Amino acid sequence: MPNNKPLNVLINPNVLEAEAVAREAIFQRRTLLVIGNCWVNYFGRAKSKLEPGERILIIKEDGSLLVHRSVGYEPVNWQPPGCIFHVQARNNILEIRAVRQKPRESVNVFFDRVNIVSAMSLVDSGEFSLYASEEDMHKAILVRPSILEEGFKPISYEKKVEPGFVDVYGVDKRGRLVVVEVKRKTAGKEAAIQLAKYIKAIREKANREIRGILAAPNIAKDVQRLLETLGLEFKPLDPKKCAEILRKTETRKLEAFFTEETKQ
Amino acid sequence: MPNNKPLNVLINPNVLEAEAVAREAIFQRRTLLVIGNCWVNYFGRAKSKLEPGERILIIKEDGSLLVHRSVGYEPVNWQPPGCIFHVQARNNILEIRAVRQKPRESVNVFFDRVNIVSAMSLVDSGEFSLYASEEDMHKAILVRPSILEEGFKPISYEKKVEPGFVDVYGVDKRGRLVVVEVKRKTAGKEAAIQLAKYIKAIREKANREIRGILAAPNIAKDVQRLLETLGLEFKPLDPKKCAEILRKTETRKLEAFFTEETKQ
DNA sequence: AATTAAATTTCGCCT
DNA sequence: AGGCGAAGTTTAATT
Repeated sequence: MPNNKPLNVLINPNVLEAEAVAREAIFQRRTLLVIGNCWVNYFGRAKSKLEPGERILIIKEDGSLLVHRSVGYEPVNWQPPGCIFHVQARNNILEIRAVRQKPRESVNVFFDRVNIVSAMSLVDSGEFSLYASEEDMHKAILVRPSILEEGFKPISYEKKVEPGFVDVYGVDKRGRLVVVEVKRKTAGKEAAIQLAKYIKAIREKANREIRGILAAPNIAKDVQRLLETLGLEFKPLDPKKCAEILRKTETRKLEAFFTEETKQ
Repeated sequence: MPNNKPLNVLINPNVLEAEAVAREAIFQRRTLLVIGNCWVNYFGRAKSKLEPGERILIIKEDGSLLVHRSVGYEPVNWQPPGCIFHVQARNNILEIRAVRQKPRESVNVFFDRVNIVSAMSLVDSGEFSLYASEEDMHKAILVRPSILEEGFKPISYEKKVEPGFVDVYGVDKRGRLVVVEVKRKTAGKEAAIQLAKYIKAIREKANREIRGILAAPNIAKDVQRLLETLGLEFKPLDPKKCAEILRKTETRKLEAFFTEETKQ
């Protein structure tokens, strides 16, 4: 790896050799991978016992632990981030103990044979974005405006308005301007405040009646009152339903909405 | 691994070498491990994008896929069991695509550098038991008989009775013999039939009233009727509660139950 | 097959 | 730090 610390891998090491690599990984807060024959005990919120078999053990830099079998999405045993580890080779068995406080619990893994052991420094600054969902919600409103409100007609989306971009912008059945702020998750007070800013900015330019609608799956406690104070409205909008609408919409129809006329 | 198929591991392979191992693993339904620099796209119920970084990819024998970063309990991207995979090396990039139907979704992983690739056959038949083993449930009944029934007094456990061993054996508050069959999971008809056999065997020797109780977290459908037909009873017994009881019981008290007098 | 409920849920956000 | 709610939740059990 492009890193000052080299990738350390041993194939079919003996228990003492594996112990050395495991200690190194944990002490230097690197990622540890162990594949071999093991059994596992867990005590804590619950209690479990896993009889011997070949599995994959991963201990991450943040002190989380995973034991994966050859099938299943979920780990058979695990420990959330923040554990303290103890590594020891005794009687030709490699013991790895992960202890967590609050709640007090521990996972103990015992290897009697190791096929692969590796200590590595994973360099990973890549951003993860679950981006499409909120965008899908915008699109869904454009494709079927009635999910926002009967008689709503979208004019543009992601319209530049001084503080930033308005999610969706249109007119209601009585001809009033409507500014829509969309949130993929529970809308907090920031969402309400941001919407208020847009409304304020637009009011200063166009001197006509403007409604502000916060569309989100739901709103945080007390935000309903804040919305009323700011003269804004809340519309429940389910991201799943939006995705459903998009799935049923042909690509052609979608593209029609995203021409220069609409997007500006 | 103690297996006809050898463990195949390559360290710092080029993309074509890695592709060969990946193909082999997936085609032979073995477990695939790839560690290297990659980026990931997901389309389906939602959409996501993961920018380049070093991660651990695991594809299991059941067609599940995991992409793990250096931190966090949860995989950053994944696919549940039952996927169809496509492996391809193009432009010096290793592409691994996992497609699932119902819901239609896909995860695409692209490696431009591979540090470790391995195809392996994890031999794992070890049983996993959560909360309490069946033996723990026996013990819990001995330690606190009231969880079975008020006034129950255990006499012995794992008593030899001709067809095999009775789990727990005692008398109820009215002095009747009680035979208890314990199951850790949902009790099927076999459990009821086995209990009936013990009862029958004991009735032939001791000519007194005998009750048979099937203790399990729950019973399979239609087994309730079978129990009534056989003149047996069902007692819901939660393994979690049993584990709780044992946790609160000091070892000394437990040992008192497991002397020669009790066990025979 | 669709629905419901639990999970050693984990994770993030708000109080 | 504690509590509440969401998740590409998954998984098991039930209708």
